[in-house]
Amino acid sequence: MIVSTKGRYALRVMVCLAQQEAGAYIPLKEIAEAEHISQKYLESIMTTLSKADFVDAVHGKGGGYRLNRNPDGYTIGSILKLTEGSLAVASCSVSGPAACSRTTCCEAKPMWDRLDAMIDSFFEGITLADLLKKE
Amino acid sequence: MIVSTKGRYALRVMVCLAQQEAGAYIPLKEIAEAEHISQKYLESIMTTLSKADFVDAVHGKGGGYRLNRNPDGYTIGSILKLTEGSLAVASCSVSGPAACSRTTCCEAKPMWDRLDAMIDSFFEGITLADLLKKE
DNA sequence: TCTTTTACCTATTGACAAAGTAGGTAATAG
DNA sequence: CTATTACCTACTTTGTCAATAGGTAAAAGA
Repeated sequence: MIVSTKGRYALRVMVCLAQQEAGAYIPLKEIAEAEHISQKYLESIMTTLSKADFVDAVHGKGGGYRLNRNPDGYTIGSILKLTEGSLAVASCSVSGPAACSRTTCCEAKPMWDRLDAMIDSFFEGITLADLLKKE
Repeated sequence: MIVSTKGRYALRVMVCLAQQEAGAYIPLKEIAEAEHISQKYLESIMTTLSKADFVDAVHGKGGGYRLNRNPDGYTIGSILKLTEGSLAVASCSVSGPAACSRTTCCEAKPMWDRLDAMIDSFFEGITLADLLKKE
């Protein structure tokens, strides 16, 4: 499983926002109910999206969240990378403490790298607008 | 992360066996040491490979494991599917209890399906022999 | 100014699977 | 008969994901 609930929720929320009246702010509560997502859990996701400037957020009555670009301004890759952290297929590809110790001599490494590149360009080649089109 | 330690270990073991003298039986202990994998953990993986008839296993002195086909007779996909169970990218694609409840109305479902198909054909298009070639 | 509505922040919990461990039994060769 | 090997069942540890709990800060409206 490369994409967890968090990433999939984020994607659904972005789709949901894209389907709203342009410019309108939608409160979190409303999104959570429409998408059947735990309100509290969704909070953390929305905060992530907001901090990365994927959405505008305003406090108080009449506030909520809204997209701040056209749907074709968001690639699926950008949304998933933000919420998932990484889309690496195998830890072989990761750097840092979780990195595999055998990267230099591993016969499979080039394969993992090729697949990672393939998946990346797959997700970067699709925008939110594309998702809305296909029913 | 789509591929866990188990699947990656299995792959490394298969590569390791492919590099041995043809027909020779290699004891688990030897494989574990060469690959720096926990002996006990590797046991469960080898049993899986053996039951699925990916390798021959003989008990007793002089026994161990060996491949029972040429390296080009194993696709990477077959090895990973065996040890990982599934290579689904998102639980959206899975059936059974873990299945997503919104498959029928989810805007992203076609995307997940396309990616799953892409990954599947990627792994099915590579054999163990291919991994040995590229250094 | 006060109250309501909203986003935002800092923990903590619970569930689950993955990774690894432990200690046995059965088969085979010498 | 013994050493060596695969095979089996169960347990423990670990870590992350998903969700929960209980607050604070900002904005709007009465």
